This record gives sequence, C-alpha cells and structure tokens, in this order.
Amino acid sequence: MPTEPLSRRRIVAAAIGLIEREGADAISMRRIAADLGVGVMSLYNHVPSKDVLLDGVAEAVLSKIEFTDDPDAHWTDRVRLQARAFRQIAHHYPRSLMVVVSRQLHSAAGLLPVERALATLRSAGFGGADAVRILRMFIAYIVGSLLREVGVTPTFAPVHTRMIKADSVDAALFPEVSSLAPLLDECDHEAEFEFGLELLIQAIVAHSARSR
Amino acid sequence: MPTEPLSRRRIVAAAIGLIEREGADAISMRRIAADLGVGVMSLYNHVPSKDVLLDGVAEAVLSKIEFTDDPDAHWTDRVRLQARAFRQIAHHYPRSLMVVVSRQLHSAAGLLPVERALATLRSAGFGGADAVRILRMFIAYIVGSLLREVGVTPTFAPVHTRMIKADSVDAALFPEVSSLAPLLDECDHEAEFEFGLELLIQAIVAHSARSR
DNA sequence: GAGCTTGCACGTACGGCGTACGTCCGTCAA
DNA sequence: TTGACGGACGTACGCCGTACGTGCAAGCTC
Repeated sequence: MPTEPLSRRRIVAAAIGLIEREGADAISMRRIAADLGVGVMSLYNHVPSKDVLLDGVAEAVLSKIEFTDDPDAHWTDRVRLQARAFRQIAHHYPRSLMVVVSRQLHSAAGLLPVERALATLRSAGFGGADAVRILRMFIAYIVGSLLREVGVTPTFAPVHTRMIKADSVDAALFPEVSSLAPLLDECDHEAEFEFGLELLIQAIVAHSARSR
Repeated sequence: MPTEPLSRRRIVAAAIGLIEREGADAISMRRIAADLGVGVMSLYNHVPSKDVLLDGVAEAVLSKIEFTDDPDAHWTDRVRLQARAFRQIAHHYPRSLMVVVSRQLHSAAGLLPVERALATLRSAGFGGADAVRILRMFIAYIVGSLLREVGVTPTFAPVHTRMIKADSVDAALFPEVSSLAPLLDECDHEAEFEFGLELLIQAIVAHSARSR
C-alpha cells in the first residue's frame, strides 16, 4: 500500500480539515503530521514554516469561492451574487475564517475576487476611484458580518441564552439593552446579511444617481 | 522603594503596553511578568489564565472609548460621533485591535457602546427590531473597516509598494486590478471610513423614509 | 554495474510556552 | 506567642515550532 506522496497540497488540505474539526487553536505541526501519518519534520520538505502553511490555508479557502457571474445581468444583481459567494465560505469553512481574515495575502487567489468585483463596478459605469472605494466598503461590511456570524467578533448579543435572567443592575444601567434583550439574543444571520447588503446596494445606487 | 503591589489592573496595563510595543504575537505570561519585574506564577494570583487576561485586555481597551454624546443633536450626527469614537481605539491601540475583535465579552464594558447606540436609534424613532438590525450593520462595517485599517485583513491592495513592477502575467489575468493598481496601493483610511459611514447613514435615512 | 548526486522522510534536541503544584515568608487576629 | 492566611516565587510537565544531521532510495554519468 504505497501511500500517496506528501505534498504541499495534501498538507494544506489536512490543515484545513484539522481546523474545521477541532478549531483553529488546535492546529500544530505535530497534529497535522500525525493526521497524515508522517513525521513532523517531513512537513518542512514542502512548507517552509507554519506561517506560510497558514497562508496556504487562507489561499486555499479563498480559492474555493464559487463565482457564478452573469455578464448580462444588472450590476446590482451581480454584486449581490458576488457578496453571497463570499459568504458561502463562512459556511463551508467557518473555523478557518479567522485564519483567512487575519493574514493578508499577495497571491492570485486573493486577487481574483477583487478583479471580478472591480470589473463589475467598472462595467456599471463607475470610475476607477469610485469602484475602489465602493469595493473597500463592501469588503469591510462583508468581513465584519462574517466575523459576527462565525461568532468570533463581539456579537454584542451579550449573553447568548443567558440574558433572560439579566440581573437587576443590568436593567438599571442598560435599559435599552435589557428591554431589547430578546432581539439581541437571536439573530437570523442570513436575514441580517441580506438586510445590510440591500441597504448598501441601494445606497450605492442613490450615490451614483446623485453624482452624475 | 516599595513597588506598587501586583494587581489585575497593573497586569492588564502591562499586557496592553507589551502588545502595543511588540505586537500581539509577542505576548506571553513570561514576558509580562518580566516587564513587571515579577515571577511568572505571581500573575496567577490575580488572573486565572492567559485567556481571561486577554479578555481583560479587550475589556480595558473597549472601556477607553470616549463618547461625547450630545442628546440634542440630530441622530445622524450622534451616530457619526459614536462611529468615530469607536474608530479612535484603532488608532490608540492598533495592535490590540485584533485581540478585542477576536473574543466576545459579556461584560459591562462591551455593553456600554451598545446601550448608547440603541438609545440613539430608538430616540430617532426606530423600532426595536430596526434599531438592532441597523446597529448590527454599523458594527459589521466598523469592525471590517478597522481590521483593514490596522492592516490585518486582506487589504486587497495586493502589494503595498510592490505593485509598480507587476509582472506581465498579472496584467493579463487581472486587467482591472493592474490598471487600478495605483488606486489600490494607496488608501486614505480616514476618507474611506467617512465615505462608507456617510453612505450608510444616508441609506438608513432613505430606508426609514421609505418605510413610514 | 560502480560511484555519485539528489530528494525526501525522519529522529533528536533546543528554547520557549501555559500552568499545576508546593514552598516560603510577611502580616495580622486571638 | 501562635496560628492562619494571602501572595510571591521556583520547579516541573507536557506541549509548541523548528534547526540540524542521518539514512535510504531513485536516477544520473562513466
């Protein structure tokens, strides 16, 4: 049974699997090697360091975004689709999201979504500077939303099934928070994401109408 | 020279200082203890674990937000001020931002900004559900923006003073990225932040006008 | 074939990490 | 005087990333 030879791709895949199964904190070169049934130092024949390996993880996850672009559709619909494609990866690789977000990559995998988005915005008639600004704004919103969704950012839903019995101090110091507790507790992530996305798109439409 | 006694507050302050001076990766119980001129294990008399200590860091940073609210101002101006107050901490504690963002806290320090924002939105006439949705959207945008500003998120400014000599492959595969490279390279963070903030506020105004 | 280079898997070892546990000492109440 | 107690500290364990050296198999040149 000649095991398939070690390779950068196999190592990155194992790392992603490990992160998704046991969380980003559980990842270590030793665990990855054990998962692959090899010695620790063998990994270093294919990957120069753990840091670069994590770059590979981020790149691999990013490259799995599935864009289904229709050049004939209205640009607002194309933006919607691209934003949702981005959001997909937070569902397929939730525990890896923090890894993706916490390192900037200079690779083609990171550039493709940018290229697509810029092309869409340019084709909608936006100037270069506007396209870049708008893209940055969308990315900020999407990244922030996904972080909340994955549960890593301060949800500011303070308690997560514990608010019900908020102590009296809470109600006195934070009247709004305490009276809106039920709403803060629950969050339909998809609906929230779509709400903000729609608002953003409408804002862009209004902005472009205003400035021409 | 009787050194001031060890305390949770002193430990947290030392941790913040260390993070800002040497980066979030450099933080370790041993380094903190060394900075304080103290044995490592002494820290554990005041802090149960490194994790909880980092919670303390996040809480301390968050509690340093300076809100200057004017109840008589228009709600759009109050939202602007609150968003900018939030952004301040990214400037005062840039390297700590990732720590703040990467752990959700259930403390009063985390709740205060929420309380303020909800009160502002409610006083502007928004219903509870709308106020929560709008707040979540703003937080997503602000968190995403600050992450980019601090340089931790994929800026999608691909190269950072290296794009100029983009190889020819790049121009062929990514025409938009390569032609807009100068714009992607530079980023006036304050202007970008304000641009998105204004767009968001206008979107909310339009949304509320539409739904009544 | 013989000899040699090359590539890759692997073991050992080092310095650093978080922290469980035990010790020691200064302070204060009885 | 004595006893309890809180807090500072040292030691030790099991992790971590990785520098470095060893050994083995495949492919090259004569």
